[in-house]
Amino acid sequence: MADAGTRERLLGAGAELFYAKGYNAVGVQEVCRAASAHKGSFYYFFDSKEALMTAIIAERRGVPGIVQGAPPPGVRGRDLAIMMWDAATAEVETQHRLEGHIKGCPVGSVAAEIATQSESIRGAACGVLDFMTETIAEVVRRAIAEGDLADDADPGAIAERVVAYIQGALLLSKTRNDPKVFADLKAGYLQLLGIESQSKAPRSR
Amino acid sequence: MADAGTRERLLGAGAELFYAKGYNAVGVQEVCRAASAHKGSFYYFFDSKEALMTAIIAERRGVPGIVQGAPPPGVRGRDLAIMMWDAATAEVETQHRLEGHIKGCPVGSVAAEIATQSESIRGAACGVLDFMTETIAEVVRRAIAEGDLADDADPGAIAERVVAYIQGALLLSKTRNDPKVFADLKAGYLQLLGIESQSKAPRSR
DNA sequence: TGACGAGTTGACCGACCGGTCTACAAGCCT
DNA sequence: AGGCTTGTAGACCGGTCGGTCAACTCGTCA
Repeated sequence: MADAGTRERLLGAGAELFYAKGYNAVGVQEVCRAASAHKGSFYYFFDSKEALMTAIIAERRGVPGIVQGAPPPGVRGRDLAIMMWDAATAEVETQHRLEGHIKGCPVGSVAAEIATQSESIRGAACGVLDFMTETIAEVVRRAIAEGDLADDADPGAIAERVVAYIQGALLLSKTRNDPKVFADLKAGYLQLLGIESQSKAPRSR
Repeated sequence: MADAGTRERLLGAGAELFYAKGYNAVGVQEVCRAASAHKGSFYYFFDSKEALMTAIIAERRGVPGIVQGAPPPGVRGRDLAIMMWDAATAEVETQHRLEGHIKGCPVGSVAAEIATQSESIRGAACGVLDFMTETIAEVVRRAIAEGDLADDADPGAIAERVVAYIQGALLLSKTRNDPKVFADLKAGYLQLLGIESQSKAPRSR
């Protein structure tokens, strides 16, 4: 990030700071300092602080830990779903160990703070939620095609429930500041997906 | 609230404003104006803005729409659970109709914003989450005793999952600003509770 | 060479931030 | 009456807020 363009440095520094402290708790000055930029440059690239936050969310590629890019081919749908939760668990544990806090979802936390205050940020957050839902729906479709889920399951509806559950689980573990909270919620995730835990249905793999 | 004591007016005005706009977006001055109080009085009753927010959460009785006070006697557990979701749905719809926005959970939204920034507010939010979890666990226990749920179900674990799901569902409907999002997530709530929807299992009632 | 656009620099704006402080008013006890 | 507690009133503090602005540097192209 050191020799990246000023605009990219501002996006990166903003993403980190807003994620760590929230939108209103971080000032434009602070973002500039972290990005080694000056206020004039900030307002050369962005119309406002709100525009920066909107761009950060809109230009986001995936959600760290749970959804990054398209699901890799060659992996069974149900295994992929399990790997996604475990990756998020690892991310939560790492944050807690290194920073002492669990920061939750970078999009969800900001959305909770300002969805009622900024239409443009709220809209950008919706886009990321749509992306998460579609990614999980794709995984569900794969699991149906592979016979791991009943073929009358509704991938869109299931994915929406799962996204809600993930957001809630991240919020709970953030509030309790305990990685164990997130890990213990895995069973509900599998239940919503319709994937039985291995102890109950030890078939496959 | 008009002739309530100053402290109570500050608590009430703070609760409303923080719920509507978030913690950092509301200033002490604004709370005072809304409460018809002066800054001197504010700092006579509260050590800081943070102390006000902590008191607002800690002194909260229940969560509007989903959990208010102990569950009433004489109502079947599974019916109670359904009533709770429907009450929350009604609250979400009312907010959207009257204010144009869905504000989510008053505790969850604040927790998402500042759980990493204030230990005292985070702690108070934990208390409310504990209360929600315990209330739902009680409902689950009642449903087990009434034979609507398998008696090997774990009320505590189920309740924790359900609380996560409720928080996530509120966050999603807030972000999408659409009451239908919340209503459509009911099936996942029933699934996590282990209560089949009526169309699939038309027994009882 | 000189004009031009892209981007940088940092002083500056008024408003507001959370918080402090002194003065004072009213009720109650002795 | 005098003193004490409880609470009110609002000016004031340094600092920061989001945002503006004119001056400047520098590479490019004619």
